[in-house]
Amino acid sequence: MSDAPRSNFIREIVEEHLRTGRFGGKVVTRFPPEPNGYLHIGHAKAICIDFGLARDYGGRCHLRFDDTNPTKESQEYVDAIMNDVRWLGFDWGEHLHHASDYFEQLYEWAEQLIKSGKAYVDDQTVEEMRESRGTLTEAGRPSPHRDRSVEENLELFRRMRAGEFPDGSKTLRAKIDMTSGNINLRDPVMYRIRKTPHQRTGDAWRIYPMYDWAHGQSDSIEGVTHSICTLEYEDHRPLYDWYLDALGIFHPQQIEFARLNLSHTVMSKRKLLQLVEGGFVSGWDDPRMPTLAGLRRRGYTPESIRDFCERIGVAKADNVVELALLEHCIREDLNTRAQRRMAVLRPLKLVITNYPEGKVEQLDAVNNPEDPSAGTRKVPFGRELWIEQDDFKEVAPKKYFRLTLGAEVRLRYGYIVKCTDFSVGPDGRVTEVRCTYDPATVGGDSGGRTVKGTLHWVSAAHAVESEVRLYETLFATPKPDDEEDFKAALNPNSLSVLRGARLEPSLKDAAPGSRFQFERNGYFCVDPRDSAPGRLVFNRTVGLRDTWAKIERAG
RNA sequence: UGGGGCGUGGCCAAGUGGCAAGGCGCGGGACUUUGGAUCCCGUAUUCGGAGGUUCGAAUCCUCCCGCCCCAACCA
Repeated sequence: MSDAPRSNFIREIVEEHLRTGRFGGKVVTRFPPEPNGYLHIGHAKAICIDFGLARDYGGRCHLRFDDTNPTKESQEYVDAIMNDVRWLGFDWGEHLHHASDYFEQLYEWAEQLIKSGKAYVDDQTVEEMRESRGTLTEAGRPSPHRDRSVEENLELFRRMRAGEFPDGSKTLRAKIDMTSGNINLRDPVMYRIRKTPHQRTGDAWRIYPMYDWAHGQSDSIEGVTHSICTLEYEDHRPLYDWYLDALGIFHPQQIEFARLNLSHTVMSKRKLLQLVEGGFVSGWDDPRMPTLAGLRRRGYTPESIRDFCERIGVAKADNVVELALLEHCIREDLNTRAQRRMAVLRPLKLVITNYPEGKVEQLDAVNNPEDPSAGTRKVPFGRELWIEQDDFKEVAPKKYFRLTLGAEVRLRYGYIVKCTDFSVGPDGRVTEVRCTYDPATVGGDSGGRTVKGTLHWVSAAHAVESEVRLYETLFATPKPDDEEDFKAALNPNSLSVLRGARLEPSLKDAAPGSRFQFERNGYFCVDPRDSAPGRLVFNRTVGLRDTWAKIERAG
């Protein structure tokens, strides 16, 4: 794993502030999710930046829910988000906040702006407002209600709060500049009427603040010094600054960075929601999803995700990080931590014809060659074994080191066997392979000869059956966002379910969520949702690097 | 054609006037009872392009090209 956090342009800005004393030497950040969906790995990048800044500069980071739109938000999402942030390894301490905590203060400040002539109540419909806002190249025109008196605005705004007007009939707008090239400054809406109960404030409010009006002021109230957000908010910074200046309150610094895009997946909550609601995946925690819940269920560790976030860097250029980097991070982490086991995914019977019937040996197997302290375990060996279908071929391709008629291979921790015969079923598929073993080669010792292939195996008499789920990328193309309809790029082979896998008996009571390396097959995790005692289900987190596959592909 | 950003190898990304870090990937080799891991070696005469300033430019200036974001009572 990488060492100390690398510097980046945000850290340079913070360090400069620390040097000049801009915020009195303090660093306060916040992670501000809207509870309208699950967190994904793009959020993990933001979380690592926000909490990492606080950690490394002796500050603190708040978790603040941006809950200003009750029509899209829910408690389920709030709970999931808190769970995911904690799982990733971060702690907001006492600082769990909600924009809704500040609704009353925000309301008071809105009246203050009305009184100073900087906000007014507008009666225009959505369509009228859109029409008068102008376009990218044409200036907007003032609303006919832009010059109402302070008294009238105040009275109307109080009646909006009191619920006297129907949804959508009025808004409170900041009076800024309808001709600005920055459309955010063309009298942005501050409040809209929504007679929708809020998950935290119930029916206390009929008007709800817009993001721009709530966000900066919430930062200010909390004493946030550095408000880190993504690039699309760059145009909002002048408005962020305008509100704070108009109110004359503590003024944090907003800094924007480029959001993470990952190849072969989508990252927008809108699209992820479509996948969930359309039944294209089994839920927000489907192991194919880029959500933290999905990655966790897939077997990813929080450490590997943090390492990934560290390696991708922080900059302002649009980017699409290759999935291969994420996979590298989890392999590297699990290589040193996951215990090794033998599991045969697609079983083929192997019979050792000169091995005594009924004999069982308990062989010693190393739990983790990367970690001697992980010790060893016993694995039963017998006359009939399961091996991988791919490990036998009637006609061996070039450089194929596995079993074929007359060839010798080593059975991991066992003996060297030589293929003498095999049977083929009516469909032409190999149904059984027969070998003889050399009793002098216990423990896999090659006894001086050159044996290039080593196969994993499971004793047929002791095998535990399991379901194993293998995954490919959710999308068949690297950039599904570039597609007309991103769903058309979905990979039909993203999930394969193998029902007859055979595991070595030590796996029988594997705990939900526990991770192993199935030798030569990859890293696997006991599915925390679908696995049950007596009915094991494993998810493949990621395969091992496979140089044989490359050789095959090259032909 | 308004405003705001961004362009360094296949993908990220350092670099802040002194002669192109690093990671992933890819290719080759060593080693190996996981075709895993580990270890070596290689992989941008060039920084979107063209001019200019300078002894010297990815870094400064000018012009041009390309890409992204903004016209929700979403965040």
